[in-house]
Amino acid sequence: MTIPDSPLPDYETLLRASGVRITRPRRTILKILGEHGDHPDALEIFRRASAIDPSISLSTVYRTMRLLEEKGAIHRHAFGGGPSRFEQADSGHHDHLIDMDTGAVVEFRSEAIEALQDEIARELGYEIVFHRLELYARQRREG
Amino acid sequence: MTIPDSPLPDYETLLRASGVRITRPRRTILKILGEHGDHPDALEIFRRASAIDPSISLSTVYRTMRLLEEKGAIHRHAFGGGPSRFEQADSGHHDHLIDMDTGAVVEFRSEAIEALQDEIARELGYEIVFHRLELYARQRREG
DNA sequence: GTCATTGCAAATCGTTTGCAGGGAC
DNA sequence: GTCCCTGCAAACGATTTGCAATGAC
Repeated sequence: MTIPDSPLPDYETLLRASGVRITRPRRTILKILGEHGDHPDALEIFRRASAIDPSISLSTVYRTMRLLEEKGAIHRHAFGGGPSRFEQADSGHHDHLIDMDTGAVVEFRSEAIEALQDEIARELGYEIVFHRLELYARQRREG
Repeated sequence: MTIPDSPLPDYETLLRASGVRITRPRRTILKILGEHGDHPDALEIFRRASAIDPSISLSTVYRTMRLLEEKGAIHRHAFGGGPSRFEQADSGHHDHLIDMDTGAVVEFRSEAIEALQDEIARELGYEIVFHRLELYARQRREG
């Protein structure tokens, strides 16, 4: 009995199935998105991609991020009004706590908050399509 | 016994007290921010200001918004990654539901959600400085 | 009178796009 | 072979900035 190497969705196959050509730059970017647990912006992805394939261009990174977003493979964030930062969509829905001192991003999920949001929207006569919850916070000083 | 004309904070006096000169453009912008219950962006504020004082410049609008934000007189939002939209800070904290079809913004506040957020942050070892909760929603079709 | 503030134009930042060549299928 | 994708450079929208003139105090 063999244990599958990776439980992650195979985006390459998924994308190909939806008519997207898997090119070298796209494969490189997908690899980068799969490897890191952080939330890089386009420039950072470009830097990491350049290390693997120096011929890649920043426009292709932007184009690919847009494509992947449309295909639902990634999510786009704009923490603190800064440049867009991306993360693979496969990890299920969660919200973000942003460490204001380090810029680190902590993911969390609260069923209670999710439920309350739905309730609030319903009371206002709306149905939530998606939401964005960001906690900007500082590490607690024990003392 | 007289009822005060306006319960709103007098930003002009407040700003003056913190060393800010009250110029014509600034007075105009403050007036606009006080009048409307919506969330205009810089260009819209510029348009409204131009109607009052045609000599005002867009740069001054941007500079003033930055100043007012630093002084805590306004809050800045970036709904859906679009241009910054502003609102006077005096109305107390609330969150936003954005109507995805009309762009309308509905304000709401949930003590329960606020409390849960604090709890989550505390469990993660953080203390919230501020947060951002945006519900992107569509009006419920009854049927 | 002093110095912050302004309008203007040019610069900047993140991002998108037109184009001609190149590569996936 | 077809047509999508690419890199490049130029265009873009939102916002910021350098500068000399102006206006608040």
